[in-house]
Order: sequence, then C-alpha cells, then structure tokens
Amino acid sequence: MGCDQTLKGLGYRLTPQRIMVVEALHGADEHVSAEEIYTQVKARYPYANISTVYRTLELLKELGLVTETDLGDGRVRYHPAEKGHHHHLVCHKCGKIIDLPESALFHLEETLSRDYRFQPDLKHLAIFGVCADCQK
Amino acid sequence: MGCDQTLKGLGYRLTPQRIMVVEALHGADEHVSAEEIYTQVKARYPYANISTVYRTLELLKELGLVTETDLGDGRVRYHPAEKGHHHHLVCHKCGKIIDLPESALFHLEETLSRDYRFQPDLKHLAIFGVCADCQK
DNA sequence: ATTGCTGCAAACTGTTTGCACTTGA
DNA sequence: TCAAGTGCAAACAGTTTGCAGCAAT
Repeated sequence: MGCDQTLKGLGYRLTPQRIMVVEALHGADEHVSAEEIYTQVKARYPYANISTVYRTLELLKELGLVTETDLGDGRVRYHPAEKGHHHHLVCHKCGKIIDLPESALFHLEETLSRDYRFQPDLKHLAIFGVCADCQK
Repeated sequence: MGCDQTLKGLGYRLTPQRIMVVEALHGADEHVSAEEIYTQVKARYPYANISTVYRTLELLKELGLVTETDLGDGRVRYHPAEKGHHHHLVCHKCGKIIDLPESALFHLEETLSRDYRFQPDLKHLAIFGVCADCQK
C-alpha cells in the first residue's frame, strides 16, 4: 500500500499530478525540495505547476505520509514516511550531510519525556556542526 | 566589554544604528527577530532601515557575538552570545516555548563527538514536539 | 579625506492564495 | 454531474543587494 492507495482509500482524487509527485518523492534517494520534485514532474508533464506540488505535499504531510526537514538551506525538504526516519549531521564548513540512525537520539527522547514531560517529534532532525574532515 | 567595544576594537565603525541594534538585542529578554529589533530601533530613530539591522546582525554573527535560532516560525531569531546558551522545546500544538538548559544535551554532544567525530554546534537548538499540557 | 556605513528602492527566494476552468469519481 | 483539484498570475514574507550620498575615524 503506497501513498496512492492511501489517498484513494481516504476519498482523495488520484490525479496524474499527485501520482507524479508521489513517484518523484519515492524515486529520490535523498530528501528532496518542492522545487526538485517540480522539476522532475515537469519533465514528464510540462504543464505541471509548482503550486500543485506544494498543495500535494501539504496534503501528504497532513495525512502523515511525508515528513519535513529543514537542512538549513532555506527550503523545506520532504521525505516519504514509509522509508523510515533518521537524522542528519550537517557540516557547515563543507556542506556534507551525514545520516544518523534514529536510535542515536533515543536517549535524548527519553530524557525529554522523563524530565520535561515533553514528547519530542524527532523525525529527520538536523544537527549542525563540523564534520571530522573539516576539523583538520 | 560589550559588543560595542568589541566592534570598535576590531576596527569597525561604532555608528548610532549599530549601538541601537546591540542595545535592542541585549534589552530583549527573549530571542528576537530582525523585525522586532527594527521596530525598537525605529521607535528611537525613525529613519532607521531594516537592511541596516540585517547587515548589523550579519556582522555580529560573523564575529560570533550573536547566535541564530530557528524556532520554526519562518524567521530567524537572534540572541547575544554573552548571555549564554540554552535550547528550546517548541510545542507545535500551543506554540509554547520551554527553555532547556545547555546541559540537557551534553550526553548527545558526547555521543556525536565519540561515535561520529562530529563536533555539533549546539547553541539554541529547537526541538519540536508536544508539551505536557497538550498531551491532554 | 577617506572609505565604511546607511537609506532607499528594487530584486530575490521560497511559498501561498484567489479565481476561473477542468476533470476524476 | 459536480465538488475536488488544477493552472495561472499575482501576492506574500523574510531577506538581500546596488547604488548614491553621508558620516565616523
């Protein structure tokens, strides 16, 4: 059951545009921006519009089918929820992005929950800093 | 030695505008946005311009005198480095912002440093989630 | 007297919206 | 059929920039 069937099942219309957005999202191996999705969709269907891409992403987000990340470059990046979560170490010297397994933040999650009764939404968190290579 | 003296010491001109930006920054008890600083400065000197505010903040940032935070509301917030660091739990139900002492992330910092040789820049990190009240 | 800084206006980027037309169910 | 979805253009918010004039050193 992909996003397509979920959309259909919930009574949303399965338009070609939505299908193409979902496919672009799943096809990308990294976190993609709305612009990147738009470029891919437009290559297949030149009349496609970026506002449709945004509206589709908004819908998928509301349904919990995609998650958002801010990797610090001034645009939101999207990732299919199905593909699982992880976090990011973003080097602000060289721009490298290191993937961090979800488990690396389990301890933090527990601390916040226990000491602050705060339920953190730790999906695709970005932590900025300096990577090993750039520390010379 | 405040920001003013540091600026002067480094050969930067100490203009009234810069002084007012620095004062607005230090006067605020919370993390302020450029717009908020601009409003305060403008109240004292109506000819003040928001681009000067941005340029001053940019300079202070480069010199390490202020730090930036993104509390998820689409604008950057600034905080004087002198006042020390802490982190934020941002509730995305009610918008409440809970301050988290720097020490709460020491363990994470150590993990990233040890296991990934990554030197995280954990100043004013924002963690989103649901606060105790909003969990019903 | 320089040259760094400012004010202004205009551009820019990512994103959102109003509206008339189209199309999937 | 007909509400849901689209394309278009225009608006939006926050931020940046080019340039001519001003002012701190």
